[in-house]
Amino acid sequence: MGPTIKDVAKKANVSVATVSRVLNNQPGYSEKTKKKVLQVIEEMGYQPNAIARGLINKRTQTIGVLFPSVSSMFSSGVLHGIEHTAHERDHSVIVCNTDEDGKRTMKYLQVLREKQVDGIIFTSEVMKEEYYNALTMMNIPVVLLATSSVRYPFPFVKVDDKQAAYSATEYLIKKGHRKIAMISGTEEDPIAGTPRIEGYREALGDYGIPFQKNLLVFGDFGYRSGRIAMEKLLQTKAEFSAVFAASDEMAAGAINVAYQHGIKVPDHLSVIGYDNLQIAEMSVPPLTTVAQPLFEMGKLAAEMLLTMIETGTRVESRIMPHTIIERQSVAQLS
Amino acid sequence: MGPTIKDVAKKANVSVATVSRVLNNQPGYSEKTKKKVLQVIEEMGYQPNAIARGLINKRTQTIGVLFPSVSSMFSSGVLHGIEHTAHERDHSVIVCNTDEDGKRTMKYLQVLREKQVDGIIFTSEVMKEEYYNALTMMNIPVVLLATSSVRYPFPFVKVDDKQAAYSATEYLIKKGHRKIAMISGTEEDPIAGTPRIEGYREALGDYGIPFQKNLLVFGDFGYRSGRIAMEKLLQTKAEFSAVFAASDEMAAGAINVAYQHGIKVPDHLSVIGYDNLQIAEMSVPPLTTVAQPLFEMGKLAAEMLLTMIETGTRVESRIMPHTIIERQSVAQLS
DNA sequence: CTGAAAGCGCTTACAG
DNA sequence: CTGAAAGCGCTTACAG
Repeated sequence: MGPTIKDVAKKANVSVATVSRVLNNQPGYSEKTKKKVLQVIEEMGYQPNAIARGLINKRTQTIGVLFPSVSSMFSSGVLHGIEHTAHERDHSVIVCNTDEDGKRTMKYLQVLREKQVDGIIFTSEVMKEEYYNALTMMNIPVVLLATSSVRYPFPFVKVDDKQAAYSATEYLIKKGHRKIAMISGTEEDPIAGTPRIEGYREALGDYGIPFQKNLLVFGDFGYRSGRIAMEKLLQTKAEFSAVFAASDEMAAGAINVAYQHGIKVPDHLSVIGYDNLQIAEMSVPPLTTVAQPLFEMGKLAAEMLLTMIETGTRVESRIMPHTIIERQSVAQLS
Repeated sequence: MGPTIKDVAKKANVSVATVSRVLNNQPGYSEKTKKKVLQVIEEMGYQPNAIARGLINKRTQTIGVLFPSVSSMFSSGVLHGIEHTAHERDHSVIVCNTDEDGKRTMKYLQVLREKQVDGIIFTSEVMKEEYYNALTMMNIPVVLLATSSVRYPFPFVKVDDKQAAYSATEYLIKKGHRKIAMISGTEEDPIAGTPRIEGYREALGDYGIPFQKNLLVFGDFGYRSGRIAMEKLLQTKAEFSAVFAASDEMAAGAINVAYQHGIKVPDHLSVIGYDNLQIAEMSVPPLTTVAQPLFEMGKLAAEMLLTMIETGTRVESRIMPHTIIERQSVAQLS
């Protein structure tokens, strides 16, 4: 490999301690030796070995991030934010794709522990006891992103899912819709499932619209499931002028199926999504949706984590604001 | 932190050497001591410290991946593949977002060097001399992904861009189109720019269709630029029944603009894309496109890299097959 | 089959 | 202002 601190010490006629000091901007050397040392570092193209450094400092300057699926557009968005602030604050990020698989997740937790990461961001999935135990064993800061947990006291950053779903539904109502279907995500999901359904039902209730069981249909947040859910909705022959999909991908699936059935969006049917992924803008018609600020959420989660790492303090959870992005998939009903 | 090898050695009444041996499945101990050691490890919840291990083994079991933009759908796809095989073969991946910025890229190269990664995958961008120098200084395996370089001898994995563009254009021609516009990516891009234009022109030529300068328009591969390019095409008043976009995102932009102008795809205008991102399927209408096998490309690049790392040998570059995915955005002209 | 010791490349008291 | 030495948690000849 390249030259070590020893090599530069020798060449500069100083001790490794001195080289280390100038490297780390610590006091304890003359301007002259500093210059000399810097010069031979330059000459030899010396780069410190972060591994050796990590061993002694007990800090690796790297964090681990767990995603259910790195390749989802949702993950991309938050990863971008995380990477952004991690880099800004001199940390690297190791990505882990759990595939929503318990064993795989545990394996990653073990790897991250062995690799001595300084902290972990756990995204989108529900925190299981098994994970919690492994995480606390590691004794490093953890922040939850786009998920939360009442039982396990990790700080989190997320949107208020119920409130956001309420907003989406209310938006539709204020546009004059009263027959509003919902394509929900996974029914049992305590983060992105149940709360969004609650928000939907509560908005309906607040505006005196009776909840209709056959207008609520389930998917798994993915595109395909959105298609299937829409087909189901169509088959019930129930009337509805609008649908609220609990993810943009499912909204895209719904729009696609509508298109194939000759149902025009928004003329015959209004659709509002959830997330504001890149596809929302690219959709035909452009999709109105309730936006989660993914990039900012990633940034904030990383900031919180790094603050915990650097100060050793605990940090407050944060609810991020959601906003309705109006595009062209929702019609005003007269 | 947790217990060290010393702690388990003490508790098991053996030397650290012995513990190390059973940990690494090396010979040199009785079945009995092995059992004992394993038991103590279990009891204490001992996990080896990969950093200490890395320092001595000169292997960190981690690779670095550079992306112009981690959050692009293109990057997501390949990252997924990379992560998949890296994990399978016991390596972690550090992601780096270069923002297509030279300084930032150099900074990352330095970080990856300091962190002693075992190898690097460099994606999508053109290899500059500066990068090449830094990379060779590191003296570790490198593979190029979705890019290549004649001047710098790194193995690469990519699609044959010219041929793929030829196929897309030919597909349109065989569908009866003769007035075919192209929305190209960045004109000067030697990887995804020029070659795709050449493929387009060559196909035109081979089928006796004259190239029309005003039917070739430029974007930067992104969605917005696809919109602008489409507007430009429309303004020229030139006739065309089909457009070949050099990226799915630009194709999505084109379709969206067409929609806004009341031009129906594929009835009035056929569109073929390039990449086969997730949006291609979700598009309305679903987008016919020439597919790059992103996940497989990521997998293969990682496999090649790990092979180089593990065997110390050089590996052959690979051209991946492209395929036309027929969906519903191209009409057959009678 | 087993252990003592050196060493990986650093940082940090400690002593001068 | 500067250096010798110990130590971070491992692995690996070497010797027995």
